[in-house]
Amino acid sequence: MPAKIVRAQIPRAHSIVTCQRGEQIYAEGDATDKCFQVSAGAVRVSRVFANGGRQVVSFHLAGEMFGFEAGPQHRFFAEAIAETRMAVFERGPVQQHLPELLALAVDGMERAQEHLVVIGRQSAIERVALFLTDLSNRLGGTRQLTLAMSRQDIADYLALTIETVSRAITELRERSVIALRHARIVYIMNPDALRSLCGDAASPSEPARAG
Amino acid sequence: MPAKIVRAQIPRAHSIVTCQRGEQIYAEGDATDKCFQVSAGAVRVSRVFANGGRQVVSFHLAGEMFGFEAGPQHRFFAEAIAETRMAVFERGPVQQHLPELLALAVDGMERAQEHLVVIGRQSAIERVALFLTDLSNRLGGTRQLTLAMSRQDIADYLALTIETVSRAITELRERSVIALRHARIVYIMNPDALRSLCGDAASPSEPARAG
DNA sequence: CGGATCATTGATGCTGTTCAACAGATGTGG
DNA sequence: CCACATCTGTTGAACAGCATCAATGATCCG
Repeated sequence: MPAKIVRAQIPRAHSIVTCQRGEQIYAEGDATDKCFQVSAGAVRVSRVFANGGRQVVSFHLAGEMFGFEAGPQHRFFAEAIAETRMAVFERGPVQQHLPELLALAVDGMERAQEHLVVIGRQSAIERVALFLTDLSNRLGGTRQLTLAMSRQDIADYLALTIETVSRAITELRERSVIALRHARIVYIMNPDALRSLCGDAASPSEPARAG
Repeated sequence: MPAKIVRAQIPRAHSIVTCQRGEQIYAEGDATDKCFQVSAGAVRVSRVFANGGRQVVSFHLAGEMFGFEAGPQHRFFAEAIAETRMAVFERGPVQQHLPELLALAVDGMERAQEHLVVIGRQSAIERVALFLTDLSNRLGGTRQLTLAMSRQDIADYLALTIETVSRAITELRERSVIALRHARIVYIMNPDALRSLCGDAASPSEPARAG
């Protein structure tokens, strides 16, 4: 998974907003008139199905942009999964910054394609190992991760069930690859072992990006 | 799945090339100095793993563009799966057409995200039904589909095995939803039934786009 | 402390994979 | 034109991994 998520500096942030944990940022069908940059907290972008199921398409952490879509209406939901502060960019002014928009779209495409490969071809434990590795990279390479998201969020992101995620984490713990100070605080004891558990799909083209 | 695949007319096609069935168009690691528009035939974009596994990210039919990627090197393989004629666009000149590139990137992102949802949340028969529906739409809504791709290609696209794809097709046939004149020639006998088999993930936000 | 939410663990079953054999189509040479 | 080889697709049986159902444990917050 690419650690890079576009952090382009688009000028003219119109405002800064703060969302509480669980608060909706936009809904499916809402106008795509803004995009956002997280300054603190974390955001979940997902689709919800009639039967209650959910597919999380992406998480966005501090520094990362999201909310850019092609059509006039959003095709996904975005919610804060922790108390989150964001810069808001109005679409009108932003459209004069085509190169930045292009970078955003391309990054979104690449991440979706990598995620596709993971969900299509990796086992449960590989997905979880990859998830933790990616998160560690995006947090700047820390070995201690504080998960902003619940097990249910992780499950919906990795296309698994909450129980399977839990069992995978337990197995990583039993193998001493990670340790849990808390259900939401993961310490990566053996980064090499974790990486080797990620399997083939971990960006074979990329030379083990340092994070 | 969105039927729309960008067919933007970018001027200055530098050349027209023809590829034989099975011929490689670009490889992982190749320079991303061109992009392509299929004029006849079909193209498969995929990633190949060390263990021989493969994930097909997209197919591209007549009129559709592909090959646009962010970095300097391709992250996937592109191959012709039938005799294919394509217009080639050099990257340099094309970069003056930012709006068109943006449309390409956004379309790629959306398709990858929709594909993600399908692979993450749909059963085998739902995936196959959706695949056939999407293909029919992209071919202009024909009820008779000539599949350019093999069962293996379909399996790698839908993240299933060839056997499971075969069984799903057999079941659709036994339910009289489709008929096979030939393994590669599918006739959609009951489009409504086929659509209803696609399940939730079939673009809930889109009002059943006609194709 | 007590209730609610979140996470872990266990037992069982289903879906899709794997391994294996067969069938149909395509192509080649005698 | 038919025998033979090859490639592609279908079908069957057994298995594995993950989901499901159910219960227990941990954490948070009043």
